[in-house]
Amino acid sequence: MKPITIEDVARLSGVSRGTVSRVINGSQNVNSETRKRVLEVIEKLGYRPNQNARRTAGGRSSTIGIVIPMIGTEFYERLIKSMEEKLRAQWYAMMLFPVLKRDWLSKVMMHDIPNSEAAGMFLCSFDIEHLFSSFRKPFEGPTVLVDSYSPLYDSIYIDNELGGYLVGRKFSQLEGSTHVIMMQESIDSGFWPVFNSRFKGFQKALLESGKSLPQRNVHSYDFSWSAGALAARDIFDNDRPPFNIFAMSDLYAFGVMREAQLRGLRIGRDVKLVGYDDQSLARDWGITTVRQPIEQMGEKAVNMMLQRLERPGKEVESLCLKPEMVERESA
Amino acid sequence: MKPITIEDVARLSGVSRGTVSRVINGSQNVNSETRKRVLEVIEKLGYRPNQNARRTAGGRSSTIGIVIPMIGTEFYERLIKSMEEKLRAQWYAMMLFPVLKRDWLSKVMMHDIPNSEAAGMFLCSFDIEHLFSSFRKPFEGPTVLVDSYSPLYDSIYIDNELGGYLVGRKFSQLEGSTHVIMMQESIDSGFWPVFNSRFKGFQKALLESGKSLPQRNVHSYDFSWSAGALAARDIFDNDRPPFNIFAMSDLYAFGVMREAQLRGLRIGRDVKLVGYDDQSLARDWGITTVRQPIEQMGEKAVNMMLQRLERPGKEVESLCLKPEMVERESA
DNA sequence: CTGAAAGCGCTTACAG
DNA sequence: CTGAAAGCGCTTACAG
Repeated sequence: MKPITIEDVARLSGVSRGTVSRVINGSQNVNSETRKRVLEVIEKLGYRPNQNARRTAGGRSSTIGIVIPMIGTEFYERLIKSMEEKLRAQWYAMMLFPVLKRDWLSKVMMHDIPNSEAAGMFLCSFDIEHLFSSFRKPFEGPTVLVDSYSPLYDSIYIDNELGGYLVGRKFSQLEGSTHVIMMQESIDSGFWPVFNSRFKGFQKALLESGKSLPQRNVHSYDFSWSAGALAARDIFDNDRPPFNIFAMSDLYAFGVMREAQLRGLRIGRDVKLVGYDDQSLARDWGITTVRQPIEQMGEKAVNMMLQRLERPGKEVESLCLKPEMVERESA
Repeated sequence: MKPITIEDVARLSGVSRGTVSRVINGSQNVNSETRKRVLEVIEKLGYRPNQNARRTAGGRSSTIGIVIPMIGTEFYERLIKSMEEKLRAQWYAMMLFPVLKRDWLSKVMMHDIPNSEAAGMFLCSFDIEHLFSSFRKPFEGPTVLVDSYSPLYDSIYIDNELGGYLVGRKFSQLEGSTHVIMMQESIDSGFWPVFNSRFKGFQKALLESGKSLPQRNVHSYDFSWSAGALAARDIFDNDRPPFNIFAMSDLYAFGVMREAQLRGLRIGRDVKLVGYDDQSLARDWGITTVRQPIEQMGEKAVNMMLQRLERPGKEVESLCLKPEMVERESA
């Protein structure tokens, strides 16, 4: 009933605990005969080192934590997958801390993360400045910011302003009325404001070509498919074609598409539509969208972490990736 | 630079390490004056107990692990959210272990989970018998199976056969050709076979009313939206209306819907369509579907875990929840 | 290459 | 109510 300890292995192998420990930790200073014998006993007993004791005694953890604001979206699925791929190649284990409700943010930050004893931590899409002003710093070890930026940490993110700008440039050449569907973001939410950046770039491009966007053409909603349909309804009811709609997430774009179909409006003709993210649905539906190099971001994030783990004192680094527009039938 | 230890707190409070430990662990046997003083020092120093040492010394872990086969779907998002809700109410921390690639299953099982030192573990949608015959048992502590069943563990799941049966009964009254779109599931994949169960129930209902389903009307694909569209294309090309299609996931149903629209087929008339899961998209699109009590499953699963944590020796329990059909315009 | 020993930061009977 | 002490399972100089 009792768990098998290093002591048991030592006794049965006829060596000391120190030697067993060296075998476990892959030290070179072990006679290969001895190593073999110890390994056999470990196998026979089904011994597994107690990680807590190991870490307590000063050994290194080999799991990396990832904090993300949600699951259930293609963006994070792809991001996590690409990160895990590289992490596993380096023998790291991964654990995920999703913040599924806003109220739980403090619990994740003050309880889950400190308790995890991970070797390193990725914080994805969080606005670290606001976060760390409300919470005690949750993690002392190597930290890499993904999809957000701070001068105080290694960070990697995608240029959202550029993404919006690309769409804006395209839209400035189009006839008709221009509308934007985006998510309401509050400054102190603790999340990195991506929509606002996209909007900023978009508006910049419009201004450059002498156009402007009336406030009433900006539609702010929650983050859902239905919101896109709702916004579209509003637009179609109160303005006249041709419509140019920048749906700042493909999710919104799907809603717009659906609503347009119901009214017999032709996407790509009566309605020019551009989404954001290049989700698989956008590909299938022929939606013009902005592609973000998600996998690349994930891989480079892991690289940063590995380097930081190697040299904790090295200077902080940051990397900005570029999105690109993918032209399809919808615009 | 050095982390603050219980020793530091003890010294500054003028008590022994034992007393500090008692304060931390909420023991009643501490003078309230003493407690107050210790608490103040803890606060001032920003002391946080080292969880590894704590567990090494025999203290209880307060984090629960959840292993799931994927993220990025509404099903698991809802499931995890409902579980986390209850878990947090009991002061447990949660960590997630998604198995994003089939090849990683062994790493998660043999590395991540044993290393996690969680107090309990939920295994979601895994076929535990096949899993544990290929792997050494990954977790010794309290284990609860969610969305799958084994007589050896506490388990909670939803009756997929009944779900299929409900649809089958409906379809047996319909005119036209009947088709099924489902996912290919191999017996030894390690995942719980939900599609096969749904199919079994579906076929049973059909047989009861004297109908039968030709093998060529069963369309097996991977799990994606596009697969639904692909299957629909196949069906529309090689059979004639009216079509009755049981898409065994709403995801498939969306693909069918899209394909039907492209061809000018009217959903609900030329094409009777039933999905599975009652995702939010199904609601928005008026798709008849089978609703699974996901949140209920999550909550009850946590109840099981809490009870198991309380009384590790209690006898194994299992619970089967019932799905229901939600009738909308599509069928 | 290996053992004996000190140490990691905590918990928990035990004795008072 | 509290301290002194043994113990949790491991790691890692140190000495040989």
